[in-house]
Amino acid sequence: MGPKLVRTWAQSVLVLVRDYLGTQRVTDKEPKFTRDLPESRRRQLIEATARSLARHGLDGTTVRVVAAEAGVSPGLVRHHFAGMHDLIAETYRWTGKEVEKALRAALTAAPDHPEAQLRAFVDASFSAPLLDPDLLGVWLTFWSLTRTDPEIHAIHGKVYADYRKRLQRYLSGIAEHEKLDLDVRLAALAFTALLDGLWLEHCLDPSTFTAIEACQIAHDWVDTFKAGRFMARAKADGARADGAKPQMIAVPEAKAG
Amino acid sequence: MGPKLVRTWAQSVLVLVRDYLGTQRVTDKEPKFTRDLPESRRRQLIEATARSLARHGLDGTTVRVVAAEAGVSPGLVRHHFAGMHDLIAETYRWTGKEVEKALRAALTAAPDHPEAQLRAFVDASFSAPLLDPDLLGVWLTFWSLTRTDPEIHAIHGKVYADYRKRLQRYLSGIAEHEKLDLDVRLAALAFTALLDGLWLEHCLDPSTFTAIEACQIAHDWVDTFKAGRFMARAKADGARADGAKPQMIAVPEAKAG
DNA sequence: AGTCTTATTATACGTATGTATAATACTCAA
DNA sequence: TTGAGTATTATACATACGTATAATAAGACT
Repeated sequence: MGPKLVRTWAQSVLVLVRDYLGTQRVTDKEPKFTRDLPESRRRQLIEATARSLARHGLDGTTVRVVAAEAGVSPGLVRHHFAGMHDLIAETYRWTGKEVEKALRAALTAAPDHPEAQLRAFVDASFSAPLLDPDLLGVWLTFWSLTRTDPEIHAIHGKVYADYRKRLQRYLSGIAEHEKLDLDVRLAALAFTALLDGLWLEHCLDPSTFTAIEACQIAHDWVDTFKAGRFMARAKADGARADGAKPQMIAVPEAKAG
Repeated sequence: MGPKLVRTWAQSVLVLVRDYLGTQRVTDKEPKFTRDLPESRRRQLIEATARSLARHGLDGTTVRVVAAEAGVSPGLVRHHFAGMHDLIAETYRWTGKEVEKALRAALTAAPDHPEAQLRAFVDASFSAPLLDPDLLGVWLTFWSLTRTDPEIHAIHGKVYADYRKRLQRYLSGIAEHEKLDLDVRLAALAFTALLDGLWLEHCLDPSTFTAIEACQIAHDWVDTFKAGRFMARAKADGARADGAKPQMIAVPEAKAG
């Protein structure tokens, strides 16, 4: 009780000093902080979280780091979000929408034709702002969380379903125009994997190959698809009934080296 | 001083009790723990770390969790490794070697012929033990660390260089046999990306497509490569000098839908 | 059986985390 | 200008982390 009184007294002194300084500040018209609408502040915190995930990874992204990145006090995070986990999930949703937005911008600039749209999609995938190691950093943490967190897993499912659906729409448009008879779903899976793989590996280590080479490879795949060469052999084989084991080739000659 | 004496006395009692229980145990011939060679214990801890990374992610993988997973006390981790960071790095090296080992096993069973080896490589990539969501979980944490940790980045560079080099060897073997004149390096990049993308996306969400479909797609790519259709158009165009912008197609007709 | 080495455990310490609560002060409306 | 509402800060707290140190005991060798 004694110590508490002393502390209260000390606190009172501090309050007086602070009030004095505050008065000084008022004359300077310099508020200690500025208010903001919840919606705006939430977006700022989400963007700060994305930057932190890119730079410091998931375990380096703490309440205090995010708050510092956003230039606010740590307590504000809990005021606008249910918790750290909620913030991460919201950042996933936001990042997904940002990517979607960047793609839409690139696609509206291209002619409204399936192949042109697909080509524009490829070019956009391998240039800024999509070809960004920081974006990969954010995406990697989400992929990690997908494996354990049901909520993140659900978000992932939706984001990727939309992604593949769009590619499949373009591919079926091309297939229709070129009068191709092939499994468009399988083609979309293959092309998605190719794009993702190129994007992933370039962002992981940009010194391995250039963005232009990635574009060349992707466009070449589209060429092959247009030429009706995708899964041509599988079609020639007809409906193969063996679903258990993958095909094994007949060895033309033993010992090559 | 008083409290300390008391505590010392209490500790003495505990020691007596422990000794008594220990004596009891001795009669039962049941040691409190078993010793092990450092090399063996290190491997146990590394494997425990891999399991933890797969199940709980990087931030869920702590000294205490790993120790519990390995069935030892937390202190033992620091006795065998310089620290948590060291343990993670060693786990990366070990995992890389395990993958290498699994691939070698699959390849030695296949005929010693470039195409057969490549086909076996594909099949092995999309079946156990390589097609494992847990393995992806481990790999994702390493990819995340690659972006910030120089040591992990170096390990990554070596692992991936070996990986691509092996694929390129097979591809150039096939190219030589089929008398193809193409950019083998670019082909290896494309095929690596396709395999990685398929592997990544299947492990992230196995419900999207089956391992057999992944195999079909990959084998189809090899078919296309064998037929000399890889980058055929780029070759037909000759040496294109424009390196700045990716190619943009000529639109056959405006408005498709 | 006794002794030595060291693998292993036990315990403690400082720090950083997420969350909770109270105090503060900015902004708008009256 | 004053008052109310609440965005924002400040502070506190329990917990979990990585690491350091000392104590313990298992196993091998004489």
